[in-house]
Amino acid sequence: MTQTGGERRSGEDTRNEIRRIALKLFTERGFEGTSIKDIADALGTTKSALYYHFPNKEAIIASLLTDRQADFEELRAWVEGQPRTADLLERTAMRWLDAVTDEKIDGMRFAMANGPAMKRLGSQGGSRRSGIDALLDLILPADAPLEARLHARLVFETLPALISAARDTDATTRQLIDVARRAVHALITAGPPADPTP
Amino acid sequence: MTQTGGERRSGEDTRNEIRRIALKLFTERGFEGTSIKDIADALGTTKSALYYHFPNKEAIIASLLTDRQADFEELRAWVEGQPRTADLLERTAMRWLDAVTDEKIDGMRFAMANGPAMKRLGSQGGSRRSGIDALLDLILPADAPLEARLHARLVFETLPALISAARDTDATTRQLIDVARRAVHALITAGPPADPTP
DNA sequence: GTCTATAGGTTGATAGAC
DNA sequence: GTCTATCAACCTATAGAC
Repeated sequence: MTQTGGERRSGEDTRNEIRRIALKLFTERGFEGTSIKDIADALGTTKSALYYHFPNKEAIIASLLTDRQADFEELRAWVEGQPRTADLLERTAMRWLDAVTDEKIDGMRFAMANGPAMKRLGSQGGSRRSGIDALLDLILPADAPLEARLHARLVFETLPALISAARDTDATTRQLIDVARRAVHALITAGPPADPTP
Repeated sequence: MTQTGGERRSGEDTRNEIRRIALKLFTERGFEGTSIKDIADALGTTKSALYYHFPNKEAIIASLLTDRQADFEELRAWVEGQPRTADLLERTAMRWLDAVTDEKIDGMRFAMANGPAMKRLGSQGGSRRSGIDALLDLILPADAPLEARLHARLVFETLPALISAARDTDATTRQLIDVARRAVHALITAGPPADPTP
């Protein structure tokens, strides 16, 4: 980055403007409910300008999706370097909450509003395991019962669930995180249901 | 119901078949990602047949939405007749979990996959408060801090979050409910973050 | 890099025969 | 109640001028 600094314009900038507006519209109306023309109009330009920066409509949402995958990848790398103590799930979840920013919350909102599109794009990307699964493979023992796995996944669904719960509310990011931290701690302390051992 | 029993056919039946298939497709591909033709093809009929039973595409999803609202309405009526003890939130949440069926889970999946469409239809329906809000108005004191309200909403987001967490898993409804019950109990026992009292 | 113009297909919805 | 035929509107995407 910062390649011969100066005053470069309109190259990478326009691309990011498109991404910014697309993120907003895809979140509000969904991917299928947003046309290329909608994005172009909101940006004050034409459809053809968009097709210069992206080969097609799917490439725009795929570009957005990549950002989110990178966040999980970073967390996974951190977990890999951690000692396997009993509180690893809680430490990981808390680190995840500590790293939350407004942008990441926007990314979660986008993902929540586009379940069908995310699934379609995710499954076409080969057979590698999705973000949370890769994480839990490191945290949970390989023979963990399904209830324990569901419980651990639920921990990482807490913030998305809270974002959904905060809809039409003037809750601040700080408040969301506070409630999430307490909820995550409570969930992990309680633990999964006892193994039925059938 | 059971009006002159007999062998009535194709009247209400076809309408429910349409609704059944639409629920499935809207869940998988989203409302905007599903065309009238898609539904007609899956049903083995034509678009025009659908337009005999529903005036337009929105009426189909609106009909699905009404079912879900009825579930919340029933729960709200129950809460209204309950004594205002301190454990009302937990009793309400547990009753809600007890009433869960596979059909209701399908309904939740549908709602989760169609956030944008649900919001659009919900807001056009006048100014009455949405399902969970009407419930919390009865359970929480009127001057409850935002954190407490978020916490209470989160309790009712537990099962949807768990359904999302169980994606691509062979978890049974029984297992989902078990994990949800324990999580809900843990959340309510911990309570919301302490009031900052600023 | 951005524009106009347009191709080529799909969509929601209607008319009218049976 | 269901069909065929049809429509206008909209969609993604491309071609080519500037």
